[in-house]
Amino acid sequence: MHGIEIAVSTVIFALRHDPRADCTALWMPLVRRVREPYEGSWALPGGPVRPDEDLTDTARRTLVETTALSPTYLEQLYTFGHVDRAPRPVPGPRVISVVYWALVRPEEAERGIEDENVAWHAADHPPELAFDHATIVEYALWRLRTKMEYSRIAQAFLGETFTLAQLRQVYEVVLQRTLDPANFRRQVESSGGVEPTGEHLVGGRHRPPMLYRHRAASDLADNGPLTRL
Amino acid sequence: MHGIEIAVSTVIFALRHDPRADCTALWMPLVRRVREPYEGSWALPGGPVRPDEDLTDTARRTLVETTALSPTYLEQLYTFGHVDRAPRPVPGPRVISVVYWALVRPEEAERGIEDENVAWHAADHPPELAFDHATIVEYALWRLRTKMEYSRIAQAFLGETFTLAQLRQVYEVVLQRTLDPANFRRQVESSGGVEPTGEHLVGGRHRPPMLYRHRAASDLADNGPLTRL
DNA sequence: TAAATAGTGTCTTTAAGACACTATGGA
DNA sequence: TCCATAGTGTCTTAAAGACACTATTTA
Repeated sequence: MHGIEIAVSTVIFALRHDPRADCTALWMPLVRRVREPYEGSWALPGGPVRPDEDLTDTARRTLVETTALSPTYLEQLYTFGHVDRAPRPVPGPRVISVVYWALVRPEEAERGIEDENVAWHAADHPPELAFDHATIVEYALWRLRTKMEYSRIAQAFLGETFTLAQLRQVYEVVLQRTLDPANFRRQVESSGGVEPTGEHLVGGRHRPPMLYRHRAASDLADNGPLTRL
Repeated sequence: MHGIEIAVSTVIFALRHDPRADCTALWMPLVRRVREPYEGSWALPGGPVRPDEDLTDTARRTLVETTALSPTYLEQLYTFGHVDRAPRPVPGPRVISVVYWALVRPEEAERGIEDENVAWHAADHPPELAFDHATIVEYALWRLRTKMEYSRIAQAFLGETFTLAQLRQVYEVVLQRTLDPANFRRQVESSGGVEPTGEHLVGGRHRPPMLYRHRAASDLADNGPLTRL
C-alpha cells in the first residue's frame, strides 16, 4: 500500500494585452504533462509537498521551478481529494491536491518562462485540461470574481503606482462589464484603499492622470483571522 | 521516513439553550485526547483519511464515530499544513489537516454523545485546545459570521418549519447583536429564501406566529461552481 | 481647435435602518 | 383588560447608478 500522496497546485492569473485583438484579458500559465496519465495534456503548475515544507512554500517553489513566476498575491483556494480524481485503475498512489491561487503583475508575467511545455492560455477558454483541473480553474475564476467585489485584490494585478483608469480596467476585464468612470472614482477614493502620489502619468496622449499607490495599512484580501498565516 | 499523514477535522456549531443563564449561544462539541501529544487536552473531532474515502466522507464518518452527530450543513473550511503544527520533536509523521465546518440542528445536538471524553463548549470561549485548533476554531467562527451576512446558512440551524422570530434569533446569537424585527421580516420575505406554510405555531404565550419553511430551490450556501461536489 | 480622456456635480433609484403604529392571542 | 409578541406603514439616511458637465492635455 502506497498511502496517500499530497501535492500543491496553483492557478495563476495575470492581465495580458493581446496585440492582435487589441484587448486585455485574463490569462494563466499552464504546463504540459510529460508522462502518463494525461501525457501531452495541459495542467496546472505544481508538485508534491516536501517533508519539511509549508504548503505555501511548496506553492511558491513549484511556481518558480516550472514558470519562473513570483506572485504578488497567493491564497489557498480549496483542497481536492475525491478518490476518483485520476481515472482508475491508475498506477501510483491516490493524490490529494491543496490548490492555491495567485495573481501576478503584467511585468512579472512578461518575465515568465514560455516554451513548448509552458504557455499562457485564456482563463475563460482553457484547452482540454488534465485530471479535474478544469473544475479547479472554473472555481478559481469564480473566487477571483467574487472577491473582486468586496476586497482590494485588484491592486495585486498592478505595480507600485497606477492610474484610476488602469485600476478600473482591471475590474472591467475581470468582471467582464464596463464601469462608470465617475462612480468608480468616487468609490475607490472614499474606500481609503489608495492614496494619490502627487505625480502624474506622463507620456499619454491626453490629459495626464494622477498616479495613485496602495495604502500600506489596508489589507488587500480580508481573510479574517488567517491573515497572519 | 514516514512521509506525510492526512487527516480531517471538523468544527461543529449548534445553537444551545443554557437554562441556568437563560440564554442561547453557539456551542461546539470537543473530544478529549487520550494519548500524546496533548494528552488530556480538548481537540476537534476527526481522524485520518482512509485510502478509498472522499474527504467529506471522512468528515461525516469521524463525526458519527466520535460524537454521533449528523450535520445539516457541511463545508470545507481550510487545510492546515504548517510544518510546526505539532510541537517538535514529536513522535510520528507530520500531519496535514483538511478542516471542515458543520452546522447541526438543536434536536440533533441533544441526541449527540456526551460523556467524560466528549462534551459541548461555548464556541466563543473554548478551553485550552490541542495543536493549532484554537486558531482553527477562531477562523471557523469568522467564516460562519461572514457567511451569515450574505447566504442563507442560518436556516441550517433550524428544523423543517420555523417562525421568523426563531430565524431572527439565530442571526442575533451568531452575530451577537439585536436586529429590528420589522426590518428583518421584510428582508427575509423579499429574499425569497423562505415560504409560509399556512400553519401557525401553537402553544406559545402570545399571538401565534406564522410557520415558514425553506424554499427548496434556493441554495443555502452560494459556493459557486463547487456546489456540485 | 478638435479629440479624447481626466475629473466634478447632481439627480434618481434602491436598500438599510429607526421607529411609530395596528393586530391578535393568552393570562 | 393588560401584556407580549406578530406583523404593517412610513420616514430618514446612505450608497449605487445614470448622465450632464467642466478641465486639461496632445495632435
